[in-house]
This record gives sequence, structure tokens and C-alpha cells, in this order.
Amino acid sequence: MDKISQALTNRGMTLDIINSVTQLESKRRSFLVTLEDMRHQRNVVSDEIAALKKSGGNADQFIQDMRVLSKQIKDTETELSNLETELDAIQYSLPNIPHESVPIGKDSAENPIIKKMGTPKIVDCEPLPHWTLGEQLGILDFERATKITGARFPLYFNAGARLERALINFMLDTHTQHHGYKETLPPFIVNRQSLTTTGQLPKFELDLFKLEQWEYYLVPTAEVPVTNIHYNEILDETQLPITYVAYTPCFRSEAGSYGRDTRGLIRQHQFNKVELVKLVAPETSYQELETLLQDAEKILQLLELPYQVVLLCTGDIGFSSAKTYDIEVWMPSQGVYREISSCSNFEAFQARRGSIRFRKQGKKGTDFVHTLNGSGLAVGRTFAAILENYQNKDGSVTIPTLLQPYMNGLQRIERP
RNA sequence: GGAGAGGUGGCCGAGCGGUUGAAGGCGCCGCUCUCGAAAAGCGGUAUCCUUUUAAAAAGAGGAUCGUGGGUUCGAAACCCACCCUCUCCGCCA
Repeated sequence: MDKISQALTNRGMTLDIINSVTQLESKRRSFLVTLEDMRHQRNVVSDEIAALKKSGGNADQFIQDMRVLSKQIKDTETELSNLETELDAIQYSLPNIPHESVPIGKDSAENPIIKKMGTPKIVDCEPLPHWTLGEQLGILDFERATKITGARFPLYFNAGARLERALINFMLDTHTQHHGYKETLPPFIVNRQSLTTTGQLPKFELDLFKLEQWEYYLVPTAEVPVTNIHYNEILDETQLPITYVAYTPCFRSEAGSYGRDTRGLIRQHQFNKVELVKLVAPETSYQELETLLQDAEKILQLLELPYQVVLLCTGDIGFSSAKTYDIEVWMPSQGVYREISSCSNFEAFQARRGSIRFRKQGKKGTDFVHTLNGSGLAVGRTFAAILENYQNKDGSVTIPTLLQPYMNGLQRIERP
């Protein structure tokens, strides 16, 4: 409990929440005990009544008494379930506890840089932002997209549409053929439970697009449908680790970020992403996080894009995560590294909420699996990074070598 | 959208409202038999929670037969709503 308190304080939370949880919990337990006693009593007497009736005796007195007891049971059940609702509400709003290797800090400024890979190409001209390049090349059209929907939706044409599709295929192929992930194509609309499992609900409802007539939401990331593939299952130890790669579009309301990244592909309401998801045995999860990170990094290496890896500190780490690495790609026009992947170990946080367990060989009972996921990669941002890092003086963009086969051999996107 | 059928343990499949957590079968595990295997026989084979314990094991208790409510002293069984599956008709990519 002390560890939890400390951890929550590091996340900038107060302690009274913890106190109220402990209080409610002990109250719940005492209700449960009396309730179970009463139910036991009911079961015993019910059997007696049955026996009496069978032997032709009179059970009227028992039935009278039971009527009263039954009423009490019902009342206690109601109180208990109210209590549990209250407890759940608090518990579902508590964030995960950061792993001990996560540095303490208050915001992203305190995230240590773990490594830097690749050197930004010196472009002998002022690098153009990708939205300018995209519009000049006739492959991106943000203005027309607003007519179709509104702000922050992408519209691709020609080699741009092709490049986006090429990236998706390239990433899926790399992860399935070289990293051993199983490809899956899940639903793009999910229910409340799935979002509760992964931690988006109940706390971050405002970040989601919700369907009007249904208790359904557009996926904010493939993490949600894919992690829930094994919702409420008991797996066998021999099945682990389970690793999935999935392409989905992602839909985010981006509430509260209205002034930021208003131009370009960086912050859109809809974007494509290839996601890696793992379900693993607890004792392996931190090794698995490292290989997950490597698998995501590999894409950037193959595309020869400069990037760095940062470790998120306690003040910046996501709600559900115990440890998160961000991969940031070099964006020449802004002269900064921008997040392109986020790789996290959730330990048992999501597994507990989604009741995803496994059975150990020769051992009684079950354990929660550990879940992990990471972008491999955010496709829209990769697209932007390629445009900016591969731009030429004449405004054309070279296609990275490994992508050319996916572009029908195209080596360069030229101005029309 | 219209008409019907159904959802029971790892699987198949019984189940007049009262020792049915659930028959029977299959599968799986253990044992017996065998030089070994098969066959046969015997035994076992869900999950969660509470309580007792320093803890574990074990014990005791509660819950779970799609989900949630209701009727009843008592529900897998009766009633209602919802979800899901299947069949037929219509419509549709």
C-alpha cells in the first residue's frame, strides 16, 4: 500500500483517494460476510423445506421465516452492489503504478533520451514543411478535406495515397515476416467494455468519437480491439507469448489541443497506424518491452529516418502504462524530434480490467498476463517524416529504397 | 426488416421448480493390468470470491447453466427485457 501511495504521489495524485478505497473496501467485506451468512442460512432451510415436503410434513413456519430472510438478503444485496459500483468507479479511475526503472519527473521536459540513431541529412536548402511539399506535389489536400468533413482530416491523392498504402503494407510485412507477429484486422468500432479494459474509459471519454445511437466508439488505436481479442479468457501458458500486428485507422477527438499542430499530418482526427500488441507471461514482460521497442525502431532504420528514443518519466507516462518508451522521428522543417511510436508495458493493469488470464503448467489457479503494445508505426507521421527528410532542392521527394517495390518501382515523387 | 429455432462444464449432450456444480458420452490427467502399447477397469478433471492461517496446503461457506431484472421459502428450469447464434423470406456491398 505504501508503494502504491508513493507511486501515485509521483504521478501527482493525492492520498485521500487511497484512504477512501481502503475504507470502502473493508465496508464491502463486512457486508459480504453478513450476506453470505444469510444466503447460507437460506440454502440450509430451503433444503429442510424440501425434505419436509417430500415426507409430507408441514413447512409453513419455515416458509414464513424465510420470507423475512429473503427480503433481508435482497436489501443487503442492493446495498452491496451500490457499494461495489462506488468502489469500481474509483478503482477504474486510478492509474497504473510506474515500474521502478521509470524516472521521477513532472513533465516531458524530464524524459531522459535513451539513444539517438541516424544523423539528420544536411539539406542544402531551407527544408519545407511536409504540408507545403504535399500540396505542391499534389498528393495532399487539406483544404478540400474540410469540405468533406471538417478540420483535421487527411485527403491523399496519387502517389500520396499510394505511399500511405505502401507504408502500411511495408510495416505489416516486416512485422509478420521478420518479427513473427500474427496479422489481424479487427473491428474499427468497439464497445464500452473494450475501452474500459485498455483504460481509455471511464476517464478519457472526451478523447473519443462516440456513435450517436449506440454505446459504440470509433477505435482511437488498434490496441483497443486487439488487446480485447482475449477478453475474459484463460489462456494456456504454452500459448504465450501471443503477438499481434494490426493495421487500423485511428479516430481521436483531440479535445483540448485546438491550437497545436494545426497544419499538416501530425495531429489529425483520423490517421492510420500499424500497431503491435503482446500478451506475455509476467516474468518476461520487460524483456518483451525491449524487443517490442526494437521491432518498432526497425521500421525507422529500414526507412533510414533519424530518430531518438526517450523514456517517459512519471509525470508524462500514460494512465494505463507502467513503463513507456517513445520513439521520436526527426522533422527537419521544425528542427525537432516528434513522437512516432509509443511502446508500453501495462503489466497486469489491462489484463485485470479485461480478465485476461493464463494457467501455468502443473500449477493450480490462474495468473493475469501482462499486456504490451507499441506503434509500429504511426503511418501518417511516417509519411510526413519521409516527405521532409527525403525532400530535394527542386521540391521533389525521393522514395526510400525499400519502399520502392511497394510503389511499383517509383523512385521519386515529382511536381506535376 | 418479417417468420421461426436455440444459447448448459474443454467439447457433445440430458435436465417434472427442491442434495443437479449439474446425468451420460467424448477429450484430458493419474493409477491398475502389460515387456511395452492398445483395450479394459478404477479415480480425478471449471472459475471467482469470503472466511480460518504468519503464509501456503487443506477445511468451511458464497457465487456462476448468454446478460440483467422479476416471480418463489427455493430457479439452469417459470415470466420480462437485452445480447448472441442458427434457419427461411425480403433487402443490400
